Amino acid sequence: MSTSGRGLHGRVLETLGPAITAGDYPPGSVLRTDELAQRFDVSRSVMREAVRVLESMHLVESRRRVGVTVRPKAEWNVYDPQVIRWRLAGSDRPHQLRSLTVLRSAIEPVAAGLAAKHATPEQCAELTACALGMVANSKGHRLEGYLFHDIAFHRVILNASGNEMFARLGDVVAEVLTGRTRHEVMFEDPAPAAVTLHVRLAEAIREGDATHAEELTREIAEGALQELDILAP
Amino acid sequence: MSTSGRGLHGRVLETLGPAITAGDYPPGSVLRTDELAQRFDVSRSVMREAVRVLESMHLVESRRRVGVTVRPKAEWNVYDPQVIRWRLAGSDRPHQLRSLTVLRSAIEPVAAGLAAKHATPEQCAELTACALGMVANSKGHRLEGYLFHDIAFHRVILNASGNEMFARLGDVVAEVLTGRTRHEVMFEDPAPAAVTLHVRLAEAIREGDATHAEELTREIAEGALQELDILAP
DNA sequence: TGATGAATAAGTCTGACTTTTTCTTGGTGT
DNA sequence: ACACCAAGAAAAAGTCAGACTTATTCATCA
Repeated sequence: MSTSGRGLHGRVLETLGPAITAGDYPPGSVLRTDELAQRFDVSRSVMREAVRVLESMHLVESRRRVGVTVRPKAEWNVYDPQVIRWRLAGSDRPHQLRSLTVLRSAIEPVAAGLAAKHATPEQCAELTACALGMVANSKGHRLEGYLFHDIAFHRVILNASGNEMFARLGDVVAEVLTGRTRHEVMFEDPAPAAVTLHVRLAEAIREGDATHAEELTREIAEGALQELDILAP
Repeated sequence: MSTSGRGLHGRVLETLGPAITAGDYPPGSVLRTDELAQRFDVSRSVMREAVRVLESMHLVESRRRVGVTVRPKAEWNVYDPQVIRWRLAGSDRPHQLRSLTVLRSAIEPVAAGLAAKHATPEQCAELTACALGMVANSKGHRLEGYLFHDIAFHRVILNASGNEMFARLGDVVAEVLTGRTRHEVMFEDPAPAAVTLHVRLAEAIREGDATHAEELTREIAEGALQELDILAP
């Protein structure tokens, strides 16, 4: 579950964060700490802590005698998992999903190529198990089971790449896949072609074939992008 | 300069953040807010705000009756620009620089391909101007001038990609390029081949040739990676 | 073994005070 | 009458200290 909700300041963030990322307060809007503290019925110290967190995400800027001003979207720390969750929960979810999928299409092929070189036998085994799980859940509306193995599959590859920047995108990929399955229109079983590609990708990595792994991942990413175009052209 | 230093809590972060990211406190280490407040000679409220920021970066976790525990590196928000700066300033700078360069090698080719499709005439003009500036500063130890145009060049491409996730990596690229020029061994003029590639890349984007732009960027990235291998094989 | 209670450190609240920045006001000079 | 600058007032964040609350852990005892 989300890291928030722990402590009063976390509960404030749970409503203030989504409100800001949703654009309820246009850039340049000025909030006052005291007023916010009253509105959320918390002490100033708690509200100050919440503001500090928002500030560290570059969502707002706190200046003396002025107040807490909302920063333009272009300055937000959009890689912050918390910010990503807030935005995915908001109204520009489709736009956000597209941005993230494009990001995936850039990262994952390279990560898969590296994984083919660096994956340990254990990681290869887990990858094959995940692919097997995807196959087993690919028919008969077993979307939850499919999703579970799909997430695990991509996470193993990102971790096996040996690059910590790639590895930390595992959560993002999980959010994207979950969002696609649960919130978007996805009543049908996954495309058989996608399932096959995952199986073949697991093979390629196990065999250490980097260029093939990269190519297969590009095809998977291409499919994900086309899926978005079908939903919102 | 950095966004920190504003306020007492910022000054605390300026020394506590680098200390944690440098690994001075191994994962699982327990800090106590009161003790830290004493050590930094600030009030508890200020220290609490600092801890909240560290917590939002997933560097630490604060739990009742236990204290503030340092999280394992694998959980840090490594995309937070502040965390990136702290780590680049620390001792694992080479490792960090390599991770980020690999990230660049994945992102920038795709970004360049998108830029070829979406760049506005103004962006194309600026890109050409940047390439020109690079050429003009490519000989005679004018490294600062070269760096300036190099950063601007890559930033324009990332912005022109039209993807906000890519666009926000402009600062990261700037840090990497700055680090390479200033802190690594780089007394010589840039490789002529690299300069030529940038000029051709600007042309390709202006002409809307996505696949060519992507290919040229891959070559540039390849050069950057080889440069790292030469420095630390 | 499992429940009870004490110890502990974070969490919360309040109120007073300080500091920085901005706006206003008033005076000066042309 | 107008531009301009300096002094002061006002506003909001920033800081601090102290008292109190609460959840969690650990030790003790039935």
